[in-house]
Amino acid sequence: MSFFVVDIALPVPLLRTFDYLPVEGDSRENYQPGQRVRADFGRQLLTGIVLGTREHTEVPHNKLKPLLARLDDEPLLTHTDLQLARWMSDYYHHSLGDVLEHWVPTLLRRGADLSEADENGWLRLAAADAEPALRGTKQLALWAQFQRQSYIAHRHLTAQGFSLAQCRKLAELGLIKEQQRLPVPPLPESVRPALTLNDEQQSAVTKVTGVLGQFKACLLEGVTGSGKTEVYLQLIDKVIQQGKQALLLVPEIGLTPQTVRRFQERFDVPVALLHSGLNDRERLQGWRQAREGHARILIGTRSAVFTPLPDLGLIILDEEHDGSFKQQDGLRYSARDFALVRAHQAQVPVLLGSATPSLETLHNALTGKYLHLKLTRRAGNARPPGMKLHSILHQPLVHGFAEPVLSAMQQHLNRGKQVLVFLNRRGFAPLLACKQCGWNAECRRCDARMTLHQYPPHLHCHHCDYQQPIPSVCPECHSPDIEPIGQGTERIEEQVSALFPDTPVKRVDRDTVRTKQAFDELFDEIHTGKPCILVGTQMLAKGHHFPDVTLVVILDSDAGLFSADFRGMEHSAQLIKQVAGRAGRAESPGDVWIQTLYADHPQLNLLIDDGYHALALSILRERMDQQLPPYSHMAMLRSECEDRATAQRFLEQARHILQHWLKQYGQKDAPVTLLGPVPAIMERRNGRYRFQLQVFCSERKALHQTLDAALKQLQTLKGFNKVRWHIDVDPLDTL
DNA sequence: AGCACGCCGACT
DNA sequence: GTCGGCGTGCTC
Repeated sequence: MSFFVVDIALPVPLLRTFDYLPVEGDSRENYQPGQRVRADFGRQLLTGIVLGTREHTEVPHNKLKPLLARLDDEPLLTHTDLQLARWMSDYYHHSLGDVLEHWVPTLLRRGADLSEADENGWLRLAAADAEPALRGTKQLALWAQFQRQSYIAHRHLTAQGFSLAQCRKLAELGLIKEQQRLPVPPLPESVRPALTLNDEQQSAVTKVTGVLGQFKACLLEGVTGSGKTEVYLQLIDKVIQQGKQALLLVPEIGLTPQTVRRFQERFDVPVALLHSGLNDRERLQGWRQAREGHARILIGTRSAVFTPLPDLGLIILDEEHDGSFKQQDGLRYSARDFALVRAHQAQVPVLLGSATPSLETLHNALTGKYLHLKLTRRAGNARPPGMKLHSILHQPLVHGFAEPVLSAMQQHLNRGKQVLVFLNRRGFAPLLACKQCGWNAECRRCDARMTLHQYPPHLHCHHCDYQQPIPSVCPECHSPDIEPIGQGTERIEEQVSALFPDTPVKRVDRDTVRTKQAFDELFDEIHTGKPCILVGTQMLAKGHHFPDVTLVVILDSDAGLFSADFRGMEHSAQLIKQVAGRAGRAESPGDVWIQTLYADHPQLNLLIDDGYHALALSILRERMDQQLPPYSHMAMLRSECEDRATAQRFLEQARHILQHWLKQYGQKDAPVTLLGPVPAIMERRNGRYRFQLQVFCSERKALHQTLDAALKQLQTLKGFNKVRWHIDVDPLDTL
């Protein structure tokens, strides 16, 4: 037998792969790229993915170990999966083995068999119209179930009160037999008809339909309420009719039961879901349903973008501007950007939808790189909500509200409507301060103030989760004169309750709706339409519509106007638009009042008067002047360490390495510029000092070459074992 | 990332 | 004399 080694990727943060000898007795034909193998690695046992076999290896033969086992006969991952994983590994400068972890559900990573997604059930053997001589009424009822369905999962039967004994009885008579099978999502009882499209929607559907079967990126820029979802539904319908699968990616909190129901009730095909609420087994089931083609539609959050789909025909990414599409730790990938790569690979269109597209996407649409589809009208030709800025400069405030705002709230309540108060700050007050000496409660681990919470009473740092009791006197000067400054949702809830004693007030933030159930119950209550005041954080801003809300009050939009982050204004505008879009229904659009100290702020006025698109163009001009993304590409090196000097020194070394490399190999036509190292805006967090070094370049290729070279050297640096660091390609925030 | 090896300080 | 601190190096 001829000598060969198996090249495998292992889930370790090393930027290389490893050669192993085959399992004893295996021939070269036994190994195919994409199989899982068990490997003895150092002193640990790991599951790796086969990349290929070779006759030669650089590794000294005495170092080679044999693989312990092959876990798959047939490859788990396709050539395409491996290609895409390679792209991701290169692009994000992350180990291929770690990247591949994202392709394989947890259970399979631990070496489980695909069949662990199967569930016990019963398969009908006799003809559906057979009339067996059954005595028990229960047995007859059970048979009636099988007359309607040829396969039923055992847990469905027990849920309906049938027993194992009854099933066995039918099996004895040869009517059914026990069978394990991958559960397939149930079909709807009836299918809802499509809605009639207006000309803009129709044009969007027609244009995307026209590019099915080829790669094309499309931006669907549609104002809130313009019917983006109906466009998605009709496109998915076309894709299904062509025998293809559709992938719908939604933000983390966008996967509401209402959304899912809307998709499930529309199609006569199985729909699979993949989101964070599932356990490992359910994830494996969804993954297999998609991979084996049983599910024709897959709806999921960020990580669903990796799911193998053999008949992929279209990718839709809803709310494409949403930050939750970017992973913020480990492999810092963007599901949106990867969706484009995937669509290109599969030669299918990708549709990015948003009322407030990110400037990167908008730029691509404006330059003609993406197909730009617009929905400018709300359904039923309803007017958009009327937005107005209300200056609170030198104005008396009642519990944080301007008088005219309060009377507007009263008017809407009098009309039997609901009011939404938006404040992106949890807790009772963002600050607890001493009136005598000026002390205020700071987190001992972060450069941040502790937020005062009253329910239950404690001080809480939102950056590191540190909690402590509320002092009764000032720890500095022992004065009892300490008081909360500013307002959070808890306090607003309390004050609004006092101002409107006859109206129920509901607070919606992470502290009140901890579970999904609590969330659903609250929303059911709100949807009864009874007058009430909703006080909430951005949890209120996403996904849900509140048809009976006719007034939205935005209390603290100012925070985002002067952010240190270059995307601060963009994100602020997106949030304001999202919150505003919650209000009203077609026939009765809402009012949106924005309280601000900066009623003259030019960009805020641009947003209010001319809309998001106009503001976006203005911000894009600034970005061009400053050569910021999307006019340049960016990567960020971050370091953190308990010792401030060490964290800083690490990035200074990194800068030296980069500069040295650039001097030697840098290209004049694609200059790479470095900014930093500088301390992060919140310099100390969770007890660690944080620094960052930004790397810019107009050419993606040059940027990646530079990072690659630097990374290799950075890994060999000594004396930084306590420093945690990473590279973030296309970082979302620079704070 | 793990995990072990190895070389210096405070204990029975 | 050893237990254990964590800095360094290696993993096919």
